[in-house]
Amino acid sequence: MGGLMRRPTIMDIAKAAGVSKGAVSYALNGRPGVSEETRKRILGIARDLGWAPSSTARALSPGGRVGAIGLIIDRPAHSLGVEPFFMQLVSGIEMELAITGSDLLLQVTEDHEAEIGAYRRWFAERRVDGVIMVDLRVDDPRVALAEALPLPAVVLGGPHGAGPLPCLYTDDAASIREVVHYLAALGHQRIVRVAGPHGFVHTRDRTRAFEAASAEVGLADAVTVHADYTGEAGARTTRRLLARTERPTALVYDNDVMAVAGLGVAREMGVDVPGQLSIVAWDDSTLCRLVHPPLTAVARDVAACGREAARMLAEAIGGRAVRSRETARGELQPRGSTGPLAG
Amino acid sequence: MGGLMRRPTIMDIAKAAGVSKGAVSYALNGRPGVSEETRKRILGIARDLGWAPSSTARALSPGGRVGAIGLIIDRPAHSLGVEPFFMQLVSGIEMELAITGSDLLLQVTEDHEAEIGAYRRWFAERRVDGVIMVDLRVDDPRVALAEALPLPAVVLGGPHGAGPLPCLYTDDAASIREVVHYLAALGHQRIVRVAGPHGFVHTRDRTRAFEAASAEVGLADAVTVHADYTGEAGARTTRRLLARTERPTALVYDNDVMAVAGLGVAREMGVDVPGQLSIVAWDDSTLCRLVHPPLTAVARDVAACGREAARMLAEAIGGRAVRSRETARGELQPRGSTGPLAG
DNA sequence: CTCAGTTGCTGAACCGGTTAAGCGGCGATG
DNA sequence: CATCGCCGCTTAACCGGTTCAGCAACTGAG
Repeated sequence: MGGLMRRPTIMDIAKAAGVSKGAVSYALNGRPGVSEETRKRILGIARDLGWAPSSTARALSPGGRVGAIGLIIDRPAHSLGVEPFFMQLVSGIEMELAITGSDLLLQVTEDHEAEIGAYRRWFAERRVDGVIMVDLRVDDPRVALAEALPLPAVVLGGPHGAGPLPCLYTDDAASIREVVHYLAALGHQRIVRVAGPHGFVHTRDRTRAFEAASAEVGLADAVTVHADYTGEAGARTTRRLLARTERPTALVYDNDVMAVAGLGVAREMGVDVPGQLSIVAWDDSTLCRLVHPPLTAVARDVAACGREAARMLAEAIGGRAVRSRETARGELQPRGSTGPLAG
Repeated sequence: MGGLMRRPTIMDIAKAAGVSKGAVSYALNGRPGVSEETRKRILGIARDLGWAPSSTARALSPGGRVGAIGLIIDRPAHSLGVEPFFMQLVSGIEMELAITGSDLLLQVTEDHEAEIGAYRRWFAERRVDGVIMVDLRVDDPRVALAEALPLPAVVLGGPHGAGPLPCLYTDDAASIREVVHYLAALGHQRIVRVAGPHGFVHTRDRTRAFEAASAEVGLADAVTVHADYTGEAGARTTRRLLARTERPTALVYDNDVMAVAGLGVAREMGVDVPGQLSIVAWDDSTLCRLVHPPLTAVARDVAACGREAARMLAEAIGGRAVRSRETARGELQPRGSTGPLAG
């Protein structure tokens, strides 16, 4: 007990139990090949010794898993700080991983190329068993990459553009429709959507749905302007929109950070929310409830999405064919930032 | 080229080069034992084959490193979503890891016991070479644990309570002092600090510094109330404070999330900021600039802290003795949320 | 009583690297 | 000319697991 003990190995257990290495392995993995009595004895010794399998040794065997999955977030570092989405996602993923004792490798990259390179490295170095991909882009090269390596992958997004990869998608169109109908019912005629960058599949999908829904309720033109999810861009864009002579009476933002920034700008410019301007955020978070007035938002359970994606990935890693699934759709949470025009 | 290629190993390289496994290993690791000519040839073949070392195999060798470090965040999942601090920290850590090609294992736990268990598992399973510990507590059991396992660790915080572990600490006392003097100079007499939970070392350190600084400028009692870093708690606490008959004229929050929530409450209760109430946030983030008025904050470069901590950990893993270091201290960023009382 | 099948274990190969030890050939040295 | 030492490489062991083939002992059927 005095000095530093070497980490116990199955060989130590084997010696203590007076059996061979192989027998210990069978016993510990619940496989046939040892008597029930011997198994119990071996398990007892393993517990006493505080043994845990070396993940590296286990992974080395043919067909061995490393017991880790990867997630890469490719957003400018400064924008990322505030976005609650990813942390919620990570929490959800880890709930699932905790069950199997797997781990999450997280990487934050500055550009798309670095992200691709990171997947390549992870595969080549055998760092992960699979990955969850977020922020699917139009003609996303990651889809082909995952197939080519091959690296088990689940896409959070789609289903358009996910190709053969299993994906977990959300029917954003339905939510957009709900938002537009809601705002129209409040009497809004000039609704502008402040979206994320062009490249993302979900941006494009939402834009199309926004146009369709606007047509349904008889709005002349459904204008979508693009920003980059950062508070700065959200503020700048909002400032420009509110400076127009015919300024919009409702703004729909593609994330919570831009919506909060927009609210700040409205306040700064003396535009009353919701009296003169209604604001809707996408992806609810405590951030939306922190500000005053609290923001009406399209809420979905991001952690649950992460959990489900992790579950699907585990299946894919297990070699089973995984079917794409739809998540519960985002639901409109009306709060203080939306209402009819005052006066 | 047709079918699925097996991942190339050094054995494949050895065959192609007509040398032994060992020679290839020497060549790839830049060690003596092969001629410069042979080395070049081997490196060329390795590149052509797209070879990368299997991290699991490499880690298995005696003295081998797994090439990964761990970070555990022990905060309630819902609070965590919004807190920009951790994401900035992660970005910083990864800047450093990118240099050596190491990876980050991130875990989010619900309680302190789970965190301890995760370190144990990581060590036993040989998942990480070392860890960065945040949110140091008074009499933190993690300090003894890291020594006992032994698991290389760097503490972000301290230096009190970090014991023998190297730590990267910030002189919060100086910043607190700056804040108190600044507010006193603006004429504030009733300053209340909305702090994090009792258990944290930095909470205690700041409380002491707050009391000392208040005495310096002749404030009767320096009141600190405790919350849990969440927006909800920040809002609740602020509501209670502003409802007092002799309500505070300045509030200093221990994180940005509570400060933003506090601003929302002030607005909701019709208390003008900064006319009737000044607000100071700790740990600046874009969140503070998003709201209106933008929050005066104590800013420090969190990403740089993460980077430095990762650097220190790399040294510790390398077996060198690491000296604790001090970071640049937080600097007060005066913005719109602070000023003299109006009227 | 024989023979096949099962049970419970052992021994050894294997995964993909690292590294100590050994060894032939060469140039420099005495 | 013999010897020493170094260079450049090979061989083999090792890390800590998994897994297959083999084998002795026992069981049950014919």
